[in-house]
Amino acid sequence: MTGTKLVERQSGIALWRQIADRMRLSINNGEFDGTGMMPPEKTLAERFGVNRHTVRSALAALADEGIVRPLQGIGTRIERRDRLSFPIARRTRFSQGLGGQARELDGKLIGWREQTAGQTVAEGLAITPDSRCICLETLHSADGRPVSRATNYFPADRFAAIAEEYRTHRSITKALAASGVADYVRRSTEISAAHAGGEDLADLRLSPGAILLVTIAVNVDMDGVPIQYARTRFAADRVKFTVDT
Amino acid sequence: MTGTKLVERQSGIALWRQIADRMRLSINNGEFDGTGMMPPEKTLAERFGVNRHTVRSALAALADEGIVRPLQGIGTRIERRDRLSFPIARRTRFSQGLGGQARELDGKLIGWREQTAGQTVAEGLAITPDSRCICLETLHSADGRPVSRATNYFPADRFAAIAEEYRTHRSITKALAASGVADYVRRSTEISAAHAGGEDLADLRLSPGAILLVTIAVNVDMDGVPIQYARTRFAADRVKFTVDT
DNA sequence: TATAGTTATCTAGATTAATAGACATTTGGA
DNA sequence: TCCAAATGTCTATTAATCTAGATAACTATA
Repeated sequence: MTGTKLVERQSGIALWRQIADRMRLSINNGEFDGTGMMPPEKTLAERFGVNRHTVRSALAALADEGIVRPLQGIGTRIERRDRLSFPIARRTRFSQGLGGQARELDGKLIGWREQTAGQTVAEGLAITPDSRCICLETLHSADGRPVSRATNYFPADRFAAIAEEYRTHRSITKALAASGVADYVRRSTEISAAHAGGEDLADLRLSPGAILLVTIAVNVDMDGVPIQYARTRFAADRVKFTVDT
Repeated sequence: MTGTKLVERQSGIALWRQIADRMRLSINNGEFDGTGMMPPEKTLAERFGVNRHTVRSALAALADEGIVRPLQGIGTRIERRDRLSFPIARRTRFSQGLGGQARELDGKLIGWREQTAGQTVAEGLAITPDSRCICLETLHSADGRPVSRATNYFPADRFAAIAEEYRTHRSITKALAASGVADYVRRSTEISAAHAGGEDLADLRLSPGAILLVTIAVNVDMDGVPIQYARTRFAADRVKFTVDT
């Protein structure tokens, strides 16, 4: 908080990107809430110790993300500041626990395939590595804005029709219910972070260099049998996790 | 996993840094475990679709972090691949739950001050915003390698000597015990991610652009009274969190 | 010892990022 | 209406990044 070095030169990260990332965080933390406007470009340039053009590049990136909107003659308005809060608990579900935070939640099936489980997934699902499983690639949005992208694995013998169910119901919970799983609980959740890349970048509409929060979760049915292994990538500037113990 | 776009040009992130970040992740995921060596520079350059010099810049950055060591005539050896796993639970403590993962753990007091709580901290500690509290800046290392940096707040009336106790015991748990708190539990943990900057960058010996996992935690004594509000920044490439529910 | 494979170093040029300054355009208010 | 303050656009220059190619130095092995 004190003596904050604002930008690092020759770091391999362009100044405009460092500044854009910092400003996005500031906005999400509500630091400019008084007026709903960004400080003038000239002020920002002085504050970050860079040229005004560099600040403009950063603001252009944020405008591209729809976070700010420049208004000639007036200033730069903040359009959106939000970070959804996801509770992580025994009964974690994507579409719940967001009470009032978003008006609409949606899950979209962007691909699926049947394959052998492989070492890692097999351990999570407590099956043999050569067992067949169904793999669903899903994309989740809040109020039309992509929030996370997940790769879900289900045992093929038990959930042969899971892809079709998900496409219909647009929710894992409902798709599982339609497949005969009335209820389930979260057994374990592992959380890490990484830079976004590849398809995640495009699908989540992130700018390169953005951060992902990655969860690896195992859900079990009420008999304790694993039914779902999921690797979910959240856009870190749009979410936070809360763990109540 | 399929059709992975490897590097993004004109993204504001230098190619060598994107490649360094990807290779660090690969190393930590144990992808080159067979030989303990990186693939030759020529191979990496082809794989990433860049010039060999660009790959060399990335490898130089990793060598600087002590992750790889170039050996002329032989190749580039992987020196270290580790990501500590921190369990997050009701009884979360930094210095425990790492059984066998590191030989030595250490907490260092890098600064402290007395101040008024302020809005956010006051809410966590359930006190009034103008109450006095002690603020400790601490740095935590595993096997001599910095892992996290924390800002800890304690109510001043109850823990006047906490700074001195921490300096002596180098552990929050022991410092609290010396201040009359025999036991305590974690009430809530909030997890988010951000780019590292400022003092965190230097103290955690990170290269700019690195990711932090940020936890905001509240600990309470056995009567349920909040005793500690902590904001901890973990070097994301060195840790992961596990939440068992 | 000879050779193949690897990292180390050097030069040169092209592309991208950042700085500097001037001026145009738009808006709101005195 | 006029002015101050803000964003928009343009040119020019410097610094950082990336590519390209050649060659040296080192290591292990046949």
